[in-house]
Amino acid sequence: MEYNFREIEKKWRQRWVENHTYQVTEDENKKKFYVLNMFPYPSGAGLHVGHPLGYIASDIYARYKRLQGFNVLNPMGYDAYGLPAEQYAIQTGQHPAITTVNNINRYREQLDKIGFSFDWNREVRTCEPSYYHWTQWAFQKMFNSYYCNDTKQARPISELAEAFAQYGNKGLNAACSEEISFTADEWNAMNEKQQQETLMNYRIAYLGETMVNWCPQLGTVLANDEVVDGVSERGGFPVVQKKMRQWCLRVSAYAQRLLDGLDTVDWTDSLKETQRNWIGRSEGTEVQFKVKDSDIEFTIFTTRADTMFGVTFMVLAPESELVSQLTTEAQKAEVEAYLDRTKKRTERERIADRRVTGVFSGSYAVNPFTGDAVPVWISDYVLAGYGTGAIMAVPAHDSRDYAFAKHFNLPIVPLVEGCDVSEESFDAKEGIVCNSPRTDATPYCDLSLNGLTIKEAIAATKEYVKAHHLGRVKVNYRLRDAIFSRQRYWGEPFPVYYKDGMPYMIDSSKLPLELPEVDKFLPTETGEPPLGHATRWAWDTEKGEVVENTLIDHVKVFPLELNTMPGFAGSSAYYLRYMDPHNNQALVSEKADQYWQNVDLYVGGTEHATGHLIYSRFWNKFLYDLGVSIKEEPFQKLVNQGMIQGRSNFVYRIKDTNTFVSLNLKDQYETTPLHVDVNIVSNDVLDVEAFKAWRPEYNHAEFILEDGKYICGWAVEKMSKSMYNVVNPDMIVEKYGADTLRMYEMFLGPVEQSKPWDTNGIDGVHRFLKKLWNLFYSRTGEFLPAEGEPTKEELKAIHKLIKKVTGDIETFSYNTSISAFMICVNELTSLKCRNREVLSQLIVLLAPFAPHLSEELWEALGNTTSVCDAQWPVCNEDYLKEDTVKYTISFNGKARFTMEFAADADNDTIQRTVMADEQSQKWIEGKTPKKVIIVPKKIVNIVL
RNA sequence: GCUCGAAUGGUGGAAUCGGUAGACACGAGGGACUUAAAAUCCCUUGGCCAUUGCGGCUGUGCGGGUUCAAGUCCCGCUUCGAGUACCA
Repeated sequence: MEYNFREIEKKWRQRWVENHTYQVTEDENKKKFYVLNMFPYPSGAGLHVGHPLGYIASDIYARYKRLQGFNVLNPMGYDAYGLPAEQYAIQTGQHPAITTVNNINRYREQLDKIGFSFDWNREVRTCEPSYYHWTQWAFQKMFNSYYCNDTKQARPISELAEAFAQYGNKGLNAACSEEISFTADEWNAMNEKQQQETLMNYRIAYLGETMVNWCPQLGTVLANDEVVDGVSERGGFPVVQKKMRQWCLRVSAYAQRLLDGLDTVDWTDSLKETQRNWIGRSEGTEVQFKVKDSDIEFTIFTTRADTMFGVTFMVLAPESELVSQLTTEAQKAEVEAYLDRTKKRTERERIADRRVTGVFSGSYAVNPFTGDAVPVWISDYVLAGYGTGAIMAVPAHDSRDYAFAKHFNLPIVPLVEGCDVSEESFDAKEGIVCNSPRTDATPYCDLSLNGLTIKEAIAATKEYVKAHHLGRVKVNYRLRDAIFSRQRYWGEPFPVYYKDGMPYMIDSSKLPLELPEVDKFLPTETGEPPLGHATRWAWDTEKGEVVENTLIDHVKVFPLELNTMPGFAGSSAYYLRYMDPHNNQALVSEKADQYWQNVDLYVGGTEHATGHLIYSRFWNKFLYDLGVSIKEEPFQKLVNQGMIQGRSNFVYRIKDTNTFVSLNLKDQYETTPLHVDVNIVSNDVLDVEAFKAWRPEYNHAEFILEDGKYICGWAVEKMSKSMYNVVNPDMIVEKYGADTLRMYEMFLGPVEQSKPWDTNGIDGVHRFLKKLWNLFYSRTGEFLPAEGEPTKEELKAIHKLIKKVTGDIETFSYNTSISAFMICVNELTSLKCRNREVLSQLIVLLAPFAPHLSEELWEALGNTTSVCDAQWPVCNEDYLKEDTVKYTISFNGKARFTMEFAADADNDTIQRTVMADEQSQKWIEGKTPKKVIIVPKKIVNIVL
């Protein structure tokens, strides 16, 4: 009887639905295990074979854990808000909700064919009001919180307002946008708007005037991780810097906790490293500089406090507020011209063109260590957003300052013994400090760093700065606050209305605030976001509902926020929602949260390292502070699946003809390579008839063959329609079955590794499943397994497999377990194994990899329950014991022959036997061995 | 530039603590069965030499080193990939 995968898979897909096989509920008697994939954005193109890779890997793990007796949560859902659906809506007028649902349905259809153990009862879609209710809720909580640096957690903003009324903000240690100070009297004298403005400085979700990445073509702002090389990640449009009032999330307040948390999770070192770099902690010193002949003081940040004596000029960022204060009358025209020029440059131009530019402000700053007055310059190599937006320049020991000094002919003072700064700066942090102060200078302060190492000098300077109140020790982070407004339609609306120019939250009991209908998805004529087209987008505070815009009276009815939230809003806490997806009272119930805790295994691509994986860790930490999430880190173990690239095929057309020449003959002609659809090529051999039918212009094509075949060339490229290298999982399932697809995707190589899709080897895996089938059914359809005692060889074969597969699944080495299956099935076939017990165990081991086939054979073996509820077998090492062991006998490290010994032979016996052996004597040639090394069960090495 | 990772047959890839390479699969070549094809099964398959001597030499990007023993550890390079990019 043939292995009829089509019938088998169809049958079990139905059974699983009928029996609710994959539905999971909290069960206090079982240990939980939470497996999660990064949920997909349902794009219009559907799934290609690369997408399911991570899903298959995690599904195997989920099924394995279930067989081990765990209560496994393995959910799936859709990140349904996103730019492509909106762009499509703008072009076609089709509502994004409709395209999104169509795409989701197509995804679901494709996913269902692959045999995943997802609990679809728990599906979430970020664009549904019942889901984004909790996105809006979390945002309101962030608005109503501030971050306390003393307790290192988020706290209610109401506490802050109370404290201000009593004490002002003296002694307050809270994360803020701007350091300000006021007394209780000053606070109490403020009107409501002023108080609100002040509180905004501390809120975790705040409205801030910030430089944003503005993308004119997309008509929206973008987060830092959405900008790549100065162009937008989606679409590749130029991005410029623009100052705008935007919603922001105070992610920077959590920088240290985000950093510390990395030590508690089981992620790859490279991913942790990427996040550490992105957070960018740097310990340094802030030092105050006085402006000469003025009361103005300003602060700079440096990590090289040891170089205080080598400062020869100062530099301000063009956007710094100090620029206008420090520019003198004489320099005004020149400075303004420079600011004009830099403003016009986009980020991309600044990156591309690294020429040194700058302008002198006219002012001088006094070095508090030398008393020297040094010129203050303005240049765009200093960033406004990092540190204080002003630096002290030490050209001898910083390459950027060096280039600037050389260009404008400013002095360079070396501070490290023996360093040569005639050609380039000496940036290394190693050496002995000199010239600090210079021996010929009149001492200005009582600090001397001469003779210290750089490390010692930094520490000494820090102490001095602290003791003399010249500044303070400071830790800076590169991580910026996340900009949370998007000028788009297809996103979560903010539950916010505006009164007197200040934002207010709508009552949380009225959530969700649903996305209104609009007739156009483009920005309005006046440049407002698409929600500006909505005619029913005002908030009646009395009724607590959305009303017509015409009713706005700024007394009871107010306009609603026109921006929407960015993509990462909905994806930041979805793993919590899966725990309790139908709850309309809370994001997640305490009970469900207590049970599922956090994600034990998270699978997804590295491309989210600095986006989603930072934001959702932040979001979760905030919810942890509120007591909503009980674990501080959301994803305990993380596995990054590699990308699947395309493997394109080429045909070679002889120039100016309609004749195509096979790969190895093409050099005899002048040819043009052309992409050919990989679906009409098999093992690089072109299906000539299919090719003729592919395109009308090839109907009468001629071919020059080799060995009667047309061989195509190939190359690894991105999988895309234009390269004709997209392989659709549906087609593979149709031709070979889902079980073959699942096993083949895993057999391709390590899950973490990127690799091109290559259908060439799939026959081998399919053949394996057929061989396995033949262990159960004879050609004539007779069912072979029978009762009886397993033989020693059979037990050894199966227990070897149990050991290997169990170990491999734990380390995600699925490719080697599949090899082990192949070996085992070959062994059992040649042993003519018919033992029911052995074959049952084989089926359970196979169940995570090939669920449909396993179910079918499990049922055939007489079981009435699903194989999913079977028990994972345990290896009995006794069966693996060998009677004899083959040792390799080596001389001076060179292997020469093998000898067999009893498994329990001791080293003495082995050594004596080897020495007495005739073959050994031939190699020893009468010499006396210096040493004999015996590696247990492997090698005897004789050193001559 | 900086950080991290990788490099093994014609191809994808094995080799867990340093233990004597190339598992498994594809492809290729040869053979069996068949009128023929498909399917299936068997043999060969890193390179070089010997192959009517059952063997020898060489071999994991390059150059050194440590070790009885190195794909694996150390030092110095080359190439490729990923992340980041004026972060003071």
